[in-house]
Amino acid sequence: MGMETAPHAAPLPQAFADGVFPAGCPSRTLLDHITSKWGVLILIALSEGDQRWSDLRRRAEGISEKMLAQTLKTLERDGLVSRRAQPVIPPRVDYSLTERGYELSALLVPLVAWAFDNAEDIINGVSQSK
Amino acid sequence: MGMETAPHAAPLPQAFADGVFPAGCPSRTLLDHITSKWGVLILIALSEGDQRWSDLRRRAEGISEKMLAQTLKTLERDGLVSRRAQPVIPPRVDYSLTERGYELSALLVPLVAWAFDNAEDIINGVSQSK
DNA sequence: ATGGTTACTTACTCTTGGGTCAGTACCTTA
DNA sequence: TAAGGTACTGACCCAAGAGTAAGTAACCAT
Repeated sequence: MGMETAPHAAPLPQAFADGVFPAGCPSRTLLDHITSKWGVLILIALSEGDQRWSDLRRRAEGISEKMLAQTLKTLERDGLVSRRAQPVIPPRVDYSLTERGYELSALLVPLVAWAFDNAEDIINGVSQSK
Repeated sequence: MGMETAPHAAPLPQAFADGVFPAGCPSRTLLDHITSKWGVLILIALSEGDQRWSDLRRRAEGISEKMLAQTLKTLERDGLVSRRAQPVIPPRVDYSLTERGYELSALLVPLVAWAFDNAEDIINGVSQSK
């Protein structure tokens, strides 16, 4: 079955029309942030609305406090997540997605959904479609 | 501006309707594979059609032979990439996406495109939307 | 005074992703 | 006969991501 060219050709940015992903490209860095082990989960969790620190810990099951702090800082620096601290005791901090963060999460959610739907089959090798 | 609930609510799988991403879940593993540093680039490259080993090396600029081999093996085991070796000298091996691989790449391409479009602004901190 | 709550930070360790480089197989061409 | 081309594998090592655990701040309730 001839598959020399892509059957459902997807619209890649013109920038790498030559098909090469340059090594120094800033998109590499950004991609590393948003596809990081915990970054994905945090972004997905926040796509459902504002969350407190403790909420995020619970949702991204297994994350350590160190990694949560580190991941949130990176995403905040990237302008994808915003932090609102309330001056109360005990402390209360709410995290949410920025406009840009929502834009991104709209693309991330279907990916995670797909992974969830296909994971069992794939990882436990149920069926390999030709 | 009330943002207590998600403004553009996205359709997350029912499975984690409680908003918790379980630690042992196989989707975590699959997600790690497809969002790995080199995994993304290989899948994107293959979304443009069949590629030889040497093509992939060129496209995923900076990848080492070791990592290319390792990444391809993982993706092949996951049933996302298929390998066709031709018994010629010098050797010729063609890699392509499986049905499932194409399904995935259709979700991955917009993500990478978005990263590409926003990387400069974000990484070099041009403008932080509110 | 003591313990509890929440959101962190810091120090230490360890696992693993990843780089480098040399080597292999096999035939062709100069 | 030596060099070249292609697709690898394997050994060795390093750095960065990630886990563990303890500590901090600040106030309130007991």
